[in-house]
Amino acid sequence: MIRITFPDGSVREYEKGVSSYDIAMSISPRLAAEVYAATVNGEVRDLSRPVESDATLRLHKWDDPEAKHAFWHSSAHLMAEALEALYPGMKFGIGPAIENGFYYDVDPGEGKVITDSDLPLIEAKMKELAAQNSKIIRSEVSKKEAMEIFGAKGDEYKTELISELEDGTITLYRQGNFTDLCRGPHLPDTSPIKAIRVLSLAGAYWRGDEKRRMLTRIYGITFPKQKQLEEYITLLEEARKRDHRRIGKELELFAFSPKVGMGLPLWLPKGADLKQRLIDFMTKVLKERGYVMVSTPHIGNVDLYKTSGHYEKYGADSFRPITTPQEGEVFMLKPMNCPHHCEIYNATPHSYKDLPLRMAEFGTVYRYEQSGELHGLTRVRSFTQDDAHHFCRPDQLKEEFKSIIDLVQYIFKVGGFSESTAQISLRDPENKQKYIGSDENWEKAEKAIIEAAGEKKLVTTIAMGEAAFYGPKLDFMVRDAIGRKWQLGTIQVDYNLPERFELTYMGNDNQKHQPVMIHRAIFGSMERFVAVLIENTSGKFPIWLTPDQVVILPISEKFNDYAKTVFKFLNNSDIRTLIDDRNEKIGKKIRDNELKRIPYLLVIGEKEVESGTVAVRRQGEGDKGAMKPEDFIALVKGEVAAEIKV
RNA sequence: GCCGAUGUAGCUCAGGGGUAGAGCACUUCCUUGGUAAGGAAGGGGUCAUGAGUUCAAUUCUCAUCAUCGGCUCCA
Repeated sequence: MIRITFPDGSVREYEKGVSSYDIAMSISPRLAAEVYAATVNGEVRDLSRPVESDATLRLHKWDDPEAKHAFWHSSAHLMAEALEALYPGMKFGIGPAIENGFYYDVDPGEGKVITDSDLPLIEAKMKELAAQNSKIIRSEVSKKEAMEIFGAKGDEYKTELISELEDGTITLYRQGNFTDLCRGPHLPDTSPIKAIRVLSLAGAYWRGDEKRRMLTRIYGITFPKQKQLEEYITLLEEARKRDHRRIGKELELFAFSPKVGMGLPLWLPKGADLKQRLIDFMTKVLKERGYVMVSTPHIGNVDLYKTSGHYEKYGADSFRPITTPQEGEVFMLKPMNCPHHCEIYNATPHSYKDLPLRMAEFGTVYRYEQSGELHGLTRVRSFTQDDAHHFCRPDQLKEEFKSIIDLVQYIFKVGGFSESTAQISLRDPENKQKYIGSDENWEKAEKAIIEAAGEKKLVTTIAMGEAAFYGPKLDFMVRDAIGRKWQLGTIQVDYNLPERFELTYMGNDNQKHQPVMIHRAIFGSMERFVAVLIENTSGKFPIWLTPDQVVILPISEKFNDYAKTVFKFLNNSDIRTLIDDRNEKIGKKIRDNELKRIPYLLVIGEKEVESGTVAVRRQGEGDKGAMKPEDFIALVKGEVAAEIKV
């Protein structure tokens, strides 16, 4: 007998070799039906795997990530089984569970393609196979056996993976006629997979290496219940409605033109107004916090970027150099503001008493992003950073860094980004040639970030190899409507540019010293911030940003959805009166039968301002017909609170 | 840049070898104080661009441009 300890501390005895599934059954059959994986002694395992000794046990129901992971991983295998049945000779790469669902990377073979029209076929086959309730069977094999099995199939992707595994650690999972190399864990059988949707196709490089073959990645998602699938699909559709590209068009905030060029956003009047409000707000906050504003040109001599190291690193992938009538004179469209700011620093002498110097600029930069990477306002080729550089003494570094964390948190709170995540991006220790600067400087910089984040009690993840080439950074990420993560705020510690630009200050010892530089952006870029702001608010911007935004939601359920989609972002001058019963002048001009009364709720930002009834003109002199959105816009009396106190 | 898809009226989209349709929006008129009002009439598209096949192409082929979903990249 063995002793099993449950999360609540209770202990039960079972026969040696009992499976987690049987244990669940012993508690209740209903529990067993809802459990998809188990954590045994801290290791997530198949439910069907025997437990051989005393152990702690947690059973995972659907709401646990471990359960979803096993469920979707098994679903990926199911999809592979369907693919193998439908397209004999198909080769398989990897097929993991992901945050929402799963995918499988496959190679359909030379000259063959999978297209969108195949997706329903795959889905149907998966349903057919799932209904067979095949057992999913785990087996341990030697490296040699594994190589023989997949070698015989000619599956070079699997054999490549196996060749890198250690003998004795290789496991296979089989269901029906399909066997896959896999670590698990999996469901005991395919029967719980009831609701299936094959979502989309994409290309993906084998092992993420753009020099290697591109495989076809097939995405799917599954659920135990059909209703859950329907809810998920609805959620996706709702999210798509919040897409900033869609709302930006509806609200006439920004546009793109092929004639101007891809990735070069055009700010329409209302969008430019919104952007300017953000800049004004940020400028005010920065001045309160001791920043000075500077301004620099959109181009710089190529030597500037050679000094900074950017030219060597990115020169080949940038917009081409600008030449002049002067032989040998070359400029670059500025891809970042830092080198310019360094030269501003160098323009005047500095005393230790003057530091820290906080230098800020809303600087527009140009980067030649790969065409396929462009995405609405979140990834563009021309964007305006709310950039700043702190030049400080080494002893001030940590406090400066912490003060910027405060600023980021303040702005995100005001902007309503409650769900941002923080990531510390460090140098890849295996790949040091990607970075400039001495080990000593890197160690100091990384230590400063980790400590500052720790002292601010920031919850962070650490990403190795994600650092900028000149220094480590702390990034603040926010998700967009469809769950993609975007970096907004970033704080970077840099010992290298001060060295390269020979920045100095006079210390109290009357000797020259080198300052430390902190690069930082809070919004990240105006473009990306506006994009994420739109998606977070569905275009209903916070009051402090849009004191003029007026939304009237007539109190009628049927009308509500419509009204929500037509709210407008308006300037005061644009606010057209309605024919308010308070407005006798206009009222007199209109015949009684041209008026209609509608109950309404006036909403400004998130705040209900007033409700009542309003008479609207349906048609008549100068009117453009019935029920234009503007007809529902009432005049707001007086100023609306211009700022939220946080 | 790579893989796949898409590109038809302001918007959402249908169609299909013989030079185009719907809903919403827009214009005009009529009707109507009941919750995105109803009715009638009307304006608007060289069907992304270029070339090829054909008696004939918006519809087929190819190329280009742009967009979308991913991959790679992201100072």
